[in-house]
Amino acid sequence: MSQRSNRRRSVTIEDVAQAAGVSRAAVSKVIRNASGVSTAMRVRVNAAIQELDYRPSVAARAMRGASYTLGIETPPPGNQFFTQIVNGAGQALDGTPYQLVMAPANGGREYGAIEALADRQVDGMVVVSPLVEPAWLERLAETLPVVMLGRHGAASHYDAVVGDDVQGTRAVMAHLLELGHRRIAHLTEREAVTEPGSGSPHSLRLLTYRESMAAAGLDRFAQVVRTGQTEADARLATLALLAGPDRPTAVFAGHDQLAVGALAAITELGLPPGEVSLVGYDNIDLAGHPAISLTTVDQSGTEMGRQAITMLLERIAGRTEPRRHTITPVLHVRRSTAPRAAA
Amino acid sequence: MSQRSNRRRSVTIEDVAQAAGVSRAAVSKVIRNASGVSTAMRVRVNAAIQELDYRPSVAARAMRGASYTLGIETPPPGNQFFTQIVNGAGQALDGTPYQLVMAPANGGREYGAIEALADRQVDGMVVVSPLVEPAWLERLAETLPVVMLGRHGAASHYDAVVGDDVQGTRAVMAHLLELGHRRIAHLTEREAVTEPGSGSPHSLRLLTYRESMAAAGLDRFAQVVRTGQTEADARLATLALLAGPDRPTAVFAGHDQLAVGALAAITELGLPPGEVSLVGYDNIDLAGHPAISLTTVDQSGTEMGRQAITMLLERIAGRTEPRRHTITPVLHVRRSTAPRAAA
DNA sequence: CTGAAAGCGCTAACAG
DNA sequence: CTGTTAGCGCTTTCAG
Repeated sequence: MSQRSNRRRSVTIEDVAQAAGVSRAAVSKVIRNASGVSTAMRVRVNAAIQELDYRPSVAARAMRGASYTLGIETPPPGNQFFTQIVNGAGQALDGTPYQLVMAPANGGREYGAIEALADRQVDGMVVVSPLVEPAWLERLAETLPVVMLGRHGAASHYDAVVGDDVQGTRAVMAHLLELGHRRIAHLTEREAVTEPGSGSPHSLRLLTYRESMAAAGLDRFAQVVRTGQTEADARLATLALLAGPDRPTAVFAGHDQLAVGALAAITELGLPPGEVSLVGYDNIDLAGHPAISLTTVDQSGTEMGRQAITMLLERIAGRTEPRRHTITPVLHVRRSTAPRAAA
Repeated sequence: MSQRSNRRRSVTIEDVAQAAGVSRAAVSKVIRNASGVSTAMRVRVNAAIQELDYRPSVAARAMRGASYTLGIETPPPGNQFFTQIVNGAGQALDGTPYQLVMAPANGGREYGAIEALADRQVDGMVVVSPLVEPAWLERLAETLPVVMLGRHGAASHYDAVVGDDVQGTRAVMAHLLELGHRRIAHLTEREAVTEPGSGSPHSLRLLTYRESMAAAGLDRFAQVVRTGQTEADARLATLALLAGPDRPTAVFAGHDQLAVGALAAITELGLPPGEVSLVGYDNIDLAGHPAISLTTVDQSGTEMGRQAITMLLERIAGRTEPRRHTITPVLHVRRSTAPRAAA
C-alpha cells in the first residue's frame, strides 16, 4: 500500500492538461471561459475534464483569482424573515458560477462571522446585522464588494438595499389610529439596535412611531417596551406589559418574530378577541396562517435578497459608485387588528 | 498613485515574520499553536500579529493544511427543525478554531451544495438530505470526514446521528389509538423521500405507521397522503383530504412544517375543535405556541447538531471507525389531539 | 492562439 | 528551538 494518499488524492489541472495534451494555462482558460482558445482545444479539454471528473480547487483559485463564493452573514437563527432573504439571494445566483455560503453569527459575534467570510476570500458579501459600525464596514468595503441590507444612511464604498421603514411604520400607525386606538405600545429590541442616527430599520420604526403618536396628540400614551429578539423574550415582555397599569389596546411589534411572541402572551391571557390589537413587520409566511393571522408590513425579503446579490455581482463586474435600492412596503391587514373595543 | 493595490493589499505571514525578526515558519507555528517555539518568540510574534492586524489567508492554509472550516448542507429553507440543528452545531463549535459555513441546496441541488462545500476544502461536513445516495456518500467520506444526520443503516466511512424514528412513531400511534382514533391518515413527502430501505427518517415513519395500523387491525383505514415539503403544499393536500370521502379523524404529519400547513387547512375549514386530531414530528418552537399547540415528537435537533459536530471533530482528530449516535424521542402532547369525537 | 515560467501565502519537512 | 527549502494547484504575464 502506498504510504501517501491517506487523504484527498484528487485530480489537478496538470492531470487534465496531460490527458488533453495541452498546457495547464490552456486548461485554465477553458474552465474560466477566457478568450483566446480555439474551439478544437476547448472541446478536447472539456472532454478530459469530463473523463477525469476534474473539479478545480477553490482554494488554489482564490489565491490568484476569484473564489466564486459570495458570503452572507446570518443573524442568530429563528427569524423567518431571513429565510426570505436567502431564498431571494439563491434565485439571483441561479445560473451564475457563484455559490452562496452563510456564516452564522453565533452568540452575537457578527464581526466574527464577517471576518470568517472575508478570511475565506469570498468575492463579495452581504451584511445584515444592524450592529456593525458603518466606519468598520466602510473599511472592509474598500477591499471587498459589500452590500448592506436594511441600513439607511449614506455609504461611500458599499451598496444598500433598504425597505422604506418610515412609510411602512406610518401605514401601521395610520391603520391603528383609524381603528380608534390611543394607547399604542411599541415592542422593540434593546437600545443598541435602535440607536438614533444609526440608520437601522428599528431605529426608524421607533422614531416614526414616536412621531406618529406625537402628530396624533397622543404623546402621553406612547409606551416603548424593550425585549430580546426571540419569541420567548417577546412573550414575557408582553405578559408584563399587559399585566401592568395603562394596558395598551394595541401593540406594534418591531418585527414578526416579536409579534408572534406577543401573540402567544395575548392568547395565553385569554383576552377576548379584539381586546388587544397586534401588528408586526416583515410578513413572514406564518403571518398568513389562519391560526395566527397577523396584520403586518410586507417588505419582500425575497426581493431584497435578490437585489442584494444583483448589486454585488455588479460590483464584482466593476462598478464602484455606491448604489441604494429602496423597497416600498405594503401593509397587510389581517385579523390581529380590530377597532378599539368600546370602553 | 500606485497602480497596484486597487485590491486586497493585505498583510501576509512574511510581513509578520519581518516585523518580529523571525522566519515565516516560526510565525506559522505560533498561529497554529504548534510545539517547538520558545515563549519569548511566541510573545514577539503575537505582538507583531496584533500590531499589523494580521489574518492568515484561509485559501493559502487550505492548500497545505487545514481550512478550519466545517460545512453543512442546508435543506431548502423554511423548515425550522434545521434551525435547531444549526444552533446545536454552533454550540459545539464554540471555542474551537473552526467556523461553520452553510451551503443552501437551491432547487433540490443537494449534490451541488455538497460539492461546493468539498471544493471549498472544508475539513469536514454534515450532510442532511435524505436524498443523497449512500454509495455516493461513502465515496465522498473516503476522502473527507462526514457525518450524516437522520439516515439509518450501516455506513463504513461516515458517522451518523439519528433519532429513533420507530420509537417516535410508535409513541404517536399509541397516543392516537388510545384516544380512540381509527381513521388515521399519514401525511408525508414524495416517494423519493420515503424510499423503502433507504433508511431515511420518513421511510421509517411511514413503515412504522403502516405496521401500527396493521397491528391494530386497522389496515383498511390506513391512508397515505403525499405532498411537497412546504406548508402551502401541506395545506392544499389536507384540504383535499378532508374534503374527500372517508375523512380521517386524525392526521399524523411526517414533520412539523407539514403539520403547521395541515393545521391551516383544519382551521380554515372551521371544524369544531377535536374533530380532527393532528400530530407532527420535530417539536419546532412554534409547536408550543398557544395559538398552534401541536402535539409532536421531540427529537432534540439541538442535541443532534451538537453531536454531529462532536463526531466530526473526533474524525478530524483521527478516528476512522464509523460511529452512530441515537437520540431517544419524546412525545409532547398538546391541544391538537383529542379523543375521537362521538359519531 | 498557445505554452513556459513565475509566483499567490502558507505549511511540512528537514537541517542546523 | 530555529530557519531554510520545497512545493500545494491555480492564474497570469509574456514570449513564441
